[in-house]
Amino acid sequence: MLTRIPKGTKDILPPESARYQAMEAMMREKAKLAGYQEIRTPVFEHTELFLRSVGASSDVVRKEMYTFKDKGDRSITLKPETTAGTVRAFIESSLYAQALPMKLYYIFAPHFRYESPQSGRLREHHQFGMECFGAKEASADAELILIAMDVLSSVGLQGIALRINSIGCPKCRPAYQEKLKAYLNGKREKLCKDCVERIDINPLRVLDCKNPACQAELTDAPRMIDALCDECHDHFEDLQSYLRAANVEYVVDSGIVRGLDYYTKTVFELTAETPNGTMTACGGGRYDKLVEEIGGPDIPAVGFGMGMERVLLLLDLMPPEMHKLKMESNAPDIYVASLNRSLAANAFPLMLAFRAAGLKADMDHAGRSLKAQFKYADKLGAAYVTVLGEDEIQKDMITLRNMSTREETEVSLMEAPEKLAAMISKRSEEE
RNA sequence: GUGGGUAUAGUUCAGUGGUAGAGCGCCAGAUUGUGGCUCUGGAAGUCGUGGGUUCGAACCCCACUACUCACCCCA
Repeated sequence: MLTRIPKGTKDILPPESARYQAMEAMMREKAKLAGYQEIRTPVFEHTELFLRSVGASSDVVRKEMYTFKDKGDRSITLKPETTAGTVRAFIESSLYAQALPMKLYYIFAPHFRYESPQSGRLREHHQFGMECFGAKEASADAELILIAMDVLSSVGLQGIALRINSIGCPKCRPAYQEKLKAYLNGKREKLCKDCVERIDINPLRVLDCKNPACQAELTDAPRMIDALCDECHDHFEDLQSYLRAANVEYVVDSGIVRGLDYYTKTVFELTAETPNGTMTACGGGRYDKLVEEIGGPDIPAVGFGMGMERVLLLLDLMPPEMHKLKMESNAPDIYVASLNRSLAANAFPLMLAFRAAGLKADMDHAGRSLKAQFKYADKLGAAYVTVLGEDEIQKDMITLRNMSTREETEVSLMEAPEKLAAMISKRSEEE
């Protein structure tokens, strides 16, 4: 157990960590272009927050939360999603008193759900997400959808499908729910036992049951989009006209209802087909009543969450030439080898001088032979190697060996960092 | 919670009852001031755990555990 990672968690090791860095840099850039600013909220919140926002009837709250009592006897929960915490911060810090809409994003936010792990499903995963407060117009919904799609295509994913739906608002949904309940109760015998349970807890969830037998029974079920009030109907029409204006393909899927209870009006998912079936990379929607529900003013909002592990998992299913993430190289510009151990004392300040000139520099820390130092430098992908020996010290000159061309350039010890910096920058210009 | 699969070196895996193996990786040498290629050598394994069958078990049987995949749900 001592050296075993907890179930459903993952270490992000190099070079994988570099992929995250590249993806995060791209996400931040996309967010910035659209005027979103970063928010960072705690890893845990009061349990009550999730009960009120995510909803006591949701699967997430009912069976997946990491909840515990702290030493002060407070019920604490590791966040299973980040919208709730963002809304809490928005209210608590009175961000609504500032210019609205306020656009916020979070990145590499850890999320915890106690479920049995499998491909693309972890107990701790990380999300990139965006939330827009104080924008009631459907253009905000469309903006978020387009950013999410842009992010996915910018890592190199293709074949991402956008599915949208509207699940109405407190004005029109209750009547629809009753109608749906009545319809479902008529089919009680024919539905799976999970669905029968859902009829009373949350009848909407029956609609996205994956059981083919259930789906077959639901073909003529009443649809929310046919029961929307005027306001919700217009909003949904507006969303679609914005999407059309942006030339985005989408399908209206009345089966999308989302597992979190706070959604109103727009809900959407971005999915990809994989050998293991359809996988959701991103999901989101509008939550116009949540801010008020939690104790803030009546402010509409819309947002999405994107699973970062999932995005990379989907990317790995694409051929390597499709990948677009640009990863920074860790390879040293220069490796300072020394002929013997006593010269390490000279190699050390030389290495520091290279670093001071802004170059990635390294040296031997393992007391290895010169040959082994070269081997190691080669493995690291060092662009240049210099060997420090008695001769070099005496003459105050060192030789910079280009590891790919084997070309050697003699420079004075003093000028070496400056000269090498010039050679490296010339080289990167040529690329 | 339900059902499948897997478990042998750091890693990927071979090994169907008789001395625990290979590729890759790692370390060293061949070249006592020079890497990639090649060759040679080396380190590294309670064969997941416990029990059973057998003269003998990595291998057959049982149980357990872990991992993994799928269902459910989701990112």
